[in-house]
Amino acid sequence: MTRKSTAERKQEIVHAVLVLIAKLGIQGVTMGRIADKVGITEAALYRHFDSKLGIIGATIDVAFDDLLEALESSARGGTAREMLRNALVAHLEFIEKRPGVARILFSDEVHFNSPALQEKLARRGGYIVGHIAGLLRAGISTGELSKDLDVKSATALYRGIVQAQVMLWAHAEKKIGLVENADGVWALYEKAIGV
Amino acid sequence: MTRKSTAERKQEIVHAVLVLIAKLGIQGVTMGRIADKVGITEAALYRHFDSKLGIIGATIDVAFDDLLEALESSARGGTAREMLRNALVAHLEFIEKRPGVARILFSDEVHFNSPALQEKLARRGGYIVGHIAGLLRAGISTGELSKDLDVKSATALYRGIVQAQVMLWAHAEKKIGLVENADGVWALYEKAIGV
DNA sequence: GTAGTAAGTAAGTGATAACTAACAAAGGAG
DNA sequence: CTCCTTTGTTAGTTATCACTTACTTACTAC
Repeated sequence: MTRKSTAERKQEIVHAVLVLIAKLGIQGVTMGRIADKVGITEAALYRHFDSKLGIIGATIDVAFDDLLEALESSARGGTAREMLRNALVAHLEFIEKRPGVARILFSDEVHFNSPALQEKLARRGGYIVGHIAGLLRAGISTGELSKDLDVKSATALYRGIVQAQVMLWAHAEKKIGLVENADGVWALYEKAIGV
Repeated sequence: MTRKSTAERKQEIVHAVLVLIAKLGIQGVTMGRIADKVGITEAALYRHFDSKLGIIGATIDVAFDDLLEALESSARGGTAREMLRNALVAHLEFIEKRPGVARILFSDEVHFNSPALQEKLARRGGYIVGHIAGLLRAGISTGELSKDLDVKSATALYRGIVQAQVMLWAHAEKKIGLVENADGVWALYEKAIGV
């Protein structure tokens, strides 16, 4: 029996959850399966988290931190349009690499079983959306995008692009890359927000 | 004990499911709760459907039939742009009136437990998307929309608008109307697909 | 080295789910 | 009126789930 610190185990557990969600959906994530994946027993999970919702919450934290970091680091340099395009590509790449994250957004488990998690999800999602809104505003202030651009709607449309691509991808059984197909939609988006 | 024909009961059951999904999410739909809502016992449900997935399947059929009908009847007369806008409004109105339908699209229960239902969902969704694509193509052939318009991407973007508005609406706890907020996004969409 | 804490296990509990079996009665066809 | 199908009920069964209890052992600070 080899033992690890909670810090290490927590990481392992969260990672296991992301893999399980991607493969089985949120409702396929059970304490038993998490335990199997990590290689410990179910009861041992409760040494590191006090409930299943605690585990899901930690998973949301990690996933959104990583996503926000990916978006922010993609946005260095270039024009506002380039930065927005880079963000979109980074966003889709992230989802392609970690398909579990997108599923959390839509899960009933989160939305109906836990107001606390729902709030967390809305807040974290808000950061992401806020980052995009910031890029749009920067483009407006440099004159690259129209002063009349409705930032709120443009942000909503961005979200829509990501969600639509993810749904298409999920239904196509992931045969095609998530990122390649983004070109056409980006062209439309650029036209929508352009001067 | 009053008894009803299966035809009637099936309708009642499907209706009960839609109400339950809207209130409790897909995972909140249990045979027990459906039975309570209809006013019969759990076992009696099995006189009309042979499994829970059968019930969900019938619900998908009814919901998508109604949605497609709403979209088609909204699209009479006017220019292609008007017809598209009418379709978008009708789409959002439908979801606002029957909030359960949108949840089915994202449900793990369907996606992971039943390839048959998943296939049905993709096919039904395809009709809806095909209807929108038809409107876009009509606009192109009359010259109202650009000949270079990428119909596939424009259709994906339409889906995205609907999905994004639904997510925003769900997170805002349905305090604001689903349809009102569509104006800004529609303006952007019109610009994206315009000549 | 030893004591105490942190990480682990085995075995179970209670709740809830979908589904079934055996039986009862409503209601139409003859 | 009588028979038979259809619709219904009561009372289970079986499986799965999150979580608990009581006990054990690895590691660490002193």
